[in-house]
Amino acid sequence: MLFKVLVEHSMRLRGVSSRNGKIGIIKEFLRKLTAKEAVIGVNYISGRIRQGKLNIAWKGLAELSGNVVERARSPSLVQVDRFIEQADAARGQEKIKVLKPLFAQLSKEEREYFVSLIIGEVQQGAGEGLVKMAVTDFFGLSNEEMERAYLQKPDVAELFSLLLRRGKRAIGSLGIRILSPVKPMLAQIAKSLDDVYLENDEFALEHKLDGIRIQIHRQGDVVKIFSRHLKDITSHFPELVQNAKKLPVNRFILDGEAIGVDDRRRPVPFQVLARRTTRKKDIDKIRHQVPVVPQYFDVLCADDEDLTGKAYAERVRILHDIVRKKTYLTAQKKPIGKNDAVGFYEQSLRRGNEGVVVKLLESEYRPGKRGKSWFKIKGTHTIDCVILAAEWGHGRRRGLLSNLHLGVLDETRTKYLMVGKTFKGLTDKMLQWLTDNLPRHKVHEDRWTVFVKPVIVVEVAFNEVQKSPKYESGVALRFARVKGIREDKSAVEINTMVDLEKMTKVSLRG
DNA sequence: TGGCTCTGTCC
DNA sequence: CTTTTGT
DNA sequence: ACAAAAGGGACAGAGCCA
Repeated sequence: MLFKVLVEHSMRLRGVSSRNGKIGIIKEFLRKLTAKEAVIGVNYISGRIRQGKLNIAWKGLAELSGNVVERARSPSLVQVDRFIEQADAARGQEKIKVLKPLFAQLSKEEREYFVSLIIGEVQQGAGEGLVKMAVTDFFGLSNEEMERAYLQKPDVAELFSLLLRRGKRAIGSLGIRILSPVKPMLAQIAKSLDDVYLENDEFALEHKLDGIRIQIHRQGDVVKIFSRHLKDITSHFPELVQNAKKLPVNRFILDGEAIGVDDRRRPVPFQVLARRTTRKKDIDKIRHQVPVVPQYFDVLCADDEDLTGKAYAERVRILHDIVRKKTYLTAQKKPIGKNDAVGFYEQSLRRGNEGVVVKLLESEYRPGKRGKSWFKIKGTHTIDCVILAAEWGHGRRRGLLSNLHLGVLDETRTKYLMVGKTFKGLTDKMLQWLTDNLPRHKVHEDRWTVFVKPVIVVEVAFNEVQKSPKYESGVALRFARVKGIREDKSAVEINTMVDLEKMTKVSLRG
């Protein structure tokens, strides 16, 4: 297949809004793929490359896009893949050099598509999710069959290739397997405990810890740890590997959270733990500076038995049999009445955790699903901020002022200090209002940003304050989102750094 | 060597 | 990670 | 219910340059 055929299908996807329409287009595309192109093509139509990330993105590719078009003659998918393969192997500027001859062959549309593919921002209203549905449909599989196959091989491109070569029977025997990562189950957001209480009776609560999701596999002496996005992070956490090897069961898959702890075993801020997320050098040093402890909360597999179909309550019993040590288990409780539940939630927050997760006792483990059996409830703060600037949006927000720079008053109430940005929580209507009204207060602007006099007030929710190395205030709001535009409030009435310090009980500044 | 920019990976 | 929008 | 697309923050590592 020629690269331009792929680009044509992507354009068509962009032009269709219905999901069934998109699936139809993807199926047409799949039909045109040869066995050799299968993995490459399915990755591309999902908006990804099989090599993952190249360490070049929009900045690095920008200079290539500027090049003069010579003679566009669309390369094949396999040829494109070979260029990417070379770029992946190269270092530094060499990566760009390697791609130059490819760019010389590409038309304008193909270049733009290629860039979006490399940086992972193909915007066609279809991603791996829809491609998965299309593949299911293409081979006449039931959803169950696909889900079971996806359990063992959470990679649609690989599955498509397998099905193309060997047919349906190739996935018949697939299922959960130790040392092969499984998409972790996710929790749905709930506003409060009341929401959950209205609908469900039979559940337990767990402390929600602010750490890194870990899935630990053990097969005898071999231990592997996978992240939420199924990256192999085994080498980052040697203490967790050791811990897993000491457990009295030889073969298992455990689900949990790795948390950083201080010398009194209290959780450290996520920011501190983050030092270990991509750390490669001096692991021996960092593991003592920021020690990590596992907090397991589920088991997917024990002694080669797949437990995902068993009830949560039963799985937890099995988990507690494997991990005897209480300090390595996530605090859990079956509340007796609502007051009890609220007490547990507040206790969790007092201990420096994010909140609680509510889990239905009878629920199965549904890999990769954000189902209606796990609900997370996180502690939230709300303040009033002033808008200091707004950046022009992209994609469906093109032409609208979108990303807001937020400020609060300093302790003397004379100066506004920036504490972060947000684009979340804004409805189309609010975006339009901001675009209509903010420019009236413009002080100056550049290509991306309109800076305004601090007059428009917004109510902002956030979960935590972080120490910021880049903002003058020394502080950044974590997960900031707009709750509403406060046309009734003036900029002198907004919150201050002191308010922030009080409500989060974190000492800001130094 | 130290500082800068860019990138990827956690949340 | 959170939120809105659309099917 | 599900998928996609709007983009936020901190960190470490890779490269580059003075």
